[in-house]
Amino acid sequence: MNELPETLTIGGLAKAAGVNVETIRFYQRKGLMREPDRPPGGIRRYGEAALARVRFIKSAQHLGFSLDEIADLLKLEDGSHCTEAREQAEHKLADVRAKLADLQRIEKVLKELVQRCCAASGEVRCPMIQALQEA
Amino acid sequence: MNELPETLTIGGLAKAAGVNVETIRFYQRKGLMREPDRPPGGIRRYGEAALARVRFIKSAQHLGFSLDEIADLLKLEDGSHCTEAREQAEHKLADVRAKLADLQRIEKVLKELVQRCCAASGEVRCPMIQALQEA
DNA sequence: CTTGACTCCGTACTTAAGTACGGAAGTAAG
DNA sequence: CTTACTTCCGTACTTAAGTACGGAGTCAAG
Repeated sequence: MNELPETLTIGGLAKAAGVNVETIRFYQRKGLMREPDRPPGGIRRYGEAALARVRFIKSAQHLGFSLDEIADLLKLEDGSHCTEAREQAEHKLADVRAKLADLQRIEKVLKELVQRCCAASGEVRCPMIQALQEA
Repeated sequence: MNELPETLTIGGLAKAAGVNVETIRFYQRKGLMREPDRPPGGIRRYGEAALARVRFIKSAQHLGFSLDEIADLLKLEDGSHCTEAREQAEHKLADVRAKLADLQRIEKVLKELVQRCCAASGEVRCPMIQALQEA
């Protein structure tokens, strides 16, 4: 089944994923990625799976998950305890919904501030700064 | 005009603002707040203005501004650079909207995963990671 | 007028998420 | 084979936003 080329060096992997080589090594140290075995006296090779993992880490991070949280997500990977996995996923879903609510509130405040700012040109004090002081 | 009691000690200010004393001192070192002159051989007193400033910093932080960005905002305090302040807010608003879109996407994915996980008990692999990688 | 809490001040430690450095060893091109 | 990259590995540095510590000085109560 697993038709894995394992063709990339760490540098190639880093370039493909758009990160620094040191970042890959950092993730390995953190346990977020395995280091493939190295052919004795040779250099490690990485395949699609490793690339997918870096990309996964980066996109989850972009969504505001910390590396520790991402490590939790990745622990679900084996699928051996589906109930546990589902519970973790539900927990993350709650996190995401809380973050969504926060962001929606922030969006509303910022939108109103920008509008008020636009309307108030000419006044002595910037309403944005004033509003933030009351917020 | 400025009827300022200047009654709080740094500890009182910190308590009123809900932050640590060290945080106030840290903001002072960062140039985000002035240190009031101290009556020779005495201790400093803080008034409403200082409290308002700490609150401003904290709420701007909650809106996703970094302390450096907040320092920039505070430089605009006189209101003569309202346009600049508005532009900063607009930029943040764009940031927030991008994050919102991302989070909505992942909320959908996670919700579906939880449902699928419920339905898939017995399967070897948890569909979680793979689906997130495609997200 | 002493005790305990608080202030002042500098320095140093913390966490997260990397980045940079330096030497040794592997590898690819000419 | 030599030269020029890379990899590998450990250690150390960086930034943001604080927190903690320790020794003075100060202030209010008993």
